[in-house]
Amino acid sequence: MNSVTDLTHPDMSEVSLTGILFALSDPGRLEIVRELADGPLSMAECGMTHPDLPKSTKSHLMKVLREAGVVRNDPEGRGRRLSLRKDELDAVFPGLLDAVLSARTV
Amino acid sequence: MNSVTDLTHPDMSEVSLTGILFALSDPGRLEIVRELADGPLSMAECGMTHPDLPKSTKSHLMKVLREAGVVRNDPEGRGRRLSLRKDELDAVFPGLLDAVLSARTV
DNA sequence: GGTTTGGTTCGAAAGTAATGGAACTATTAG
DNA sequence: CTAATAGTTCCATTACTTTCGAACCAAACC
Repeated sequence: MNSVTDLTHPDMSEVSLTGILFALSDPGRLEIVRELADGPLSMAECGMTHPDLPKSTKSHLMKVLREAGVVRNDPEGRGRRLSLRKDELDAVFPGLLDAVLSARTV
Repeated sequence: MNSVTDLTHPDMSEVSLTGILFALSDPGRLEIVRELADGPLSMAECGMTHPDLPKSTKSHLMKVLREAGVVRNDPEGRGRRLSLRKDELDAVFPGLLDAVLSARTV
C-alpha cells in the first residue's frame, strides 16, 4: 500500500495556480514540460539534452511538477511513464499551458 | 544618477518567461497583479486588504515584480505609481497574463 | 529652513528550495 | 534465484527567498 511505484497525484480541485506557476518557473522543469507536450516519455527519454544530470536531481524536478499537478508519473514496465496533464489543466486553467508552451524560449 | 526615485525597469527583450512565472507564483504578488489589472495604483492604495503588512515587505514584493518585468514603478508626486506592463507583456507572451488573471482564485 | 508623508534600501534572521551521493525498491532478463 | 535496469527516497549541504525593523531619501507643505 502506497509503495514507491504508486506515486500520489493531486486532484485538480486541489491544485493551486501559484503552485503551477512556481513549478513552471524553473528552466529545467519548464524544459521537461515542453518535452512532455509532444507526448509521454520515460524518465530516461526525458531530458536527453542533459545527460550528466544526476537521476536523483531529475527525480526531484519531476516530483515538484507532479505535486503541483502538472505531470503524471505512472509505472510502465520496469520504468515510469511521464505525461503532461494537459486536458485536466486546460479545463481548470484555460489558456495557461498553451500560453506558456507557445512562449519564446529565450 | 540612479537615485531612489528612478527605479530601473528591464526591457521586454531581456525579461524571461521563467522570471515572470516565478514573480507570479507567490500569492501576495499575484494579488498585487490582480489589483493592478484594474488600473494603476499608489503603493498605499495597493494591498489595502493587508493593512498590517510592513511597508518594507510590500516594497520588496514590488521589487520582485518590477525586476521580472511585470510592473512599472514610477514616481508620482510624493509617492509612486504602480502599473501593470500589460500591453508589453501581451506582445511578448501572448495570452499568458490573461490566462493568469482569468484563472480561479482559490 | 523643518517636518510630515510615502516610500526605498540595508542587513540580519529565518524559512524554503535545489543539489547530488548513497541506499533502497520494483521489474525484467537470464 | 541472481543480476541488471530504472527509477525513488533519504539525508546533508548549499543556495536562494522571505520577512521586517531600522536607516535612509525625496517631494510637498508650512
